[in-house]
Amino acid sequence: MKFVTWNVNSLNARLAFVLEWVAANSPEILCLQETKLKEDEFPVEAFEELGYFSAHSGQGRWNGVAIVSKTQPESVTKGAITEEFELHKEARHISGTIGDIRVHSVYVPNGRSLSDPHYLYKLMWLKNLKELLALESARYSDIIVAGDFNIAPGDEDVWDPAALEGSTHVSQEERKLLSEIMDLGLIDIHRALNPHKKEFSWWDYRNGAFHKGEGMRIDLALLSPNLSKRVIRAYVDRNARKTSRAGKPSDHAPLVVEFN
DNA sequence: ATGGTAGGTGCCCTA
Repeated sequence: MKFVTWNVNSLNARLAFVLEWVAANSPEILCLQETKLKEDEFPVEAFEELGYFSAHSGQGRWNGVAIVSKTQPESVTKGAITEEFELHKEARHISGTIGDIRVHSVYVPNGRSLSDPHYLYKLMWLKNLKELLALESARYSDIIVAGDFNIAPGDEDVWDPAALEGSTHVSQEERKLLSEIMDLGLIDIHRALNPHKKEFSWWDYRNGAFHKGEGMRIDLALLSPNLSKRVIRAYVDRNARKTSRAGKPSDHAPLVVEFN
């Protein structure tokens, strides 16, 4: 089975592009981020025609996360278990159970810059995610937490660490919070299977970054140990970062995880 | 050279 996570940067603008990719690749589970659609605007029928169920948390304009799956996601929750969690305030988190797997689709705040209040919000959001996942880890044994983390876990996950010094996505605090989340027993499966590979998942639209190879690996799939043992391959489909006859690409490419 | 491009909203904000 194939699991995919993809920040599509507006599902409205990207629908034909995404549907073409899904029809060609036929993933069992697809986590989406940045749908930029209101809750009830998700194109349920378009995915139904390809044989998929959908669960969406959206607010319009910005954010918006979804789980698309060949079997119906059960026990869907959006944002938070209790109101103490900040995750409910924006449409950046959705979870659902598919078969025996608890799936979380997350869109971590960007942070903008280290001096921006949005960076503190990012750190707080990650702490809340950690608390939520600690509870989830006690309830479920097979867990996937996937999405746009807006964090490059290590220096090998960016094209030029020197150029990014002092900016968001690579700061010590956010990397520490990510590693604390992984300490709950979640494995960065792409890195685990490809220990020395420079394979990015995002390239800025500007300045020809994609063609110059100036990207980052910020889209991650974190898997619980038993699940990760079943994975045979994890890779980024960088072809999906190129313009196709179905339209223009997102600035992110899909991360694919293949199970036996 | 603190730029550039893309998307949504509506004449700027976010990434």
